[in-house]
This record gives sequence, C-alpha cells and structure tokens, in this order.
Amino acid sequence: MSLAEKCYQLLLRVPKGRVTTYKELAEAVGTRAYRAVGQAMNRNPRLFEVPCHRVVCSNGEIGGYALGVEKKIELLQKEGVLVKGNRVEGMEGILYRFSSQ
DNA sequence: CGCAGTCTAGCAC
DNA sequence: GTGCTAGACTGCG
Repeated sequence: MSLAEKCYQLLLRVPKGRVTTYKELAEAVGTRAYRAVGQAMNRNPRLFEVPCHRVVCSNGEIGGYALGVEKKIELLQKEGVLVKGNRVEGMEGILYRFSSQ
C-alpha cells in the first residue's frame, strides 16, 4: 500500500468539524515526506471519497486544494470549522491527532 | 526569508 | 528503463 493509500485511510478517521495537518498525517503513516502527502492529496483519485479538505498546514494555514482553496474553506466552514482568510481559527483545538487512538 | 529532507509523478534522454 | 525536476510541507539558520 502506498503512502497515499494510508493517508486516505487515516483521513477517513478524521471526524467532521475536526482537521489534521500534513505533518500529523505523514507521521501517522510513518514517513517524513510531508510534501508527498500533499502531493497525494493533490493527485487525489478519490477526491469525493476522502475528506482531503480537512488537511491543513502545521502553522494553521489552509495550504491548498485541488478544487481551489476557497472551495476548501467553504467546505470546512460548512462542517463547523471557522476559517479566517487563509488560516484555520483555533486549529490547535480542533486538530485531530491519530496518536489519540 | 531561504535551503535541505523525503516521496511520487511526469518529462527527457 | 533510468535520471532529474517540481510540488497542497516542515524545520532550522
């Protein structure tokens, strides 16, 4: 199974209204290639099966989205995640850590 | 602010 | 088929 596949599975564990970071995701799958994770999301073959919009940067920035950052923000806010500009408000509070499970 | 590390995909030879 | 470059990132100088 590729890193991308693992990322997708872990991403499915992220509940609505919560977000995770590329870092946490990469660490969870046992790699340091944070960029590879983002790339996997960008090339996401399961864009509508995997909530890749719940993945943000460690610094709280939105990062990017295959359909556009604005769309990502819109989806996040629709799920209850407040986003200010290109940043997630209180991301540390809604940050989902796989280590918790 | 800029460079290096790690993984995948695409283009060139 | 192998090698290099670039990309939704992160950490250190």
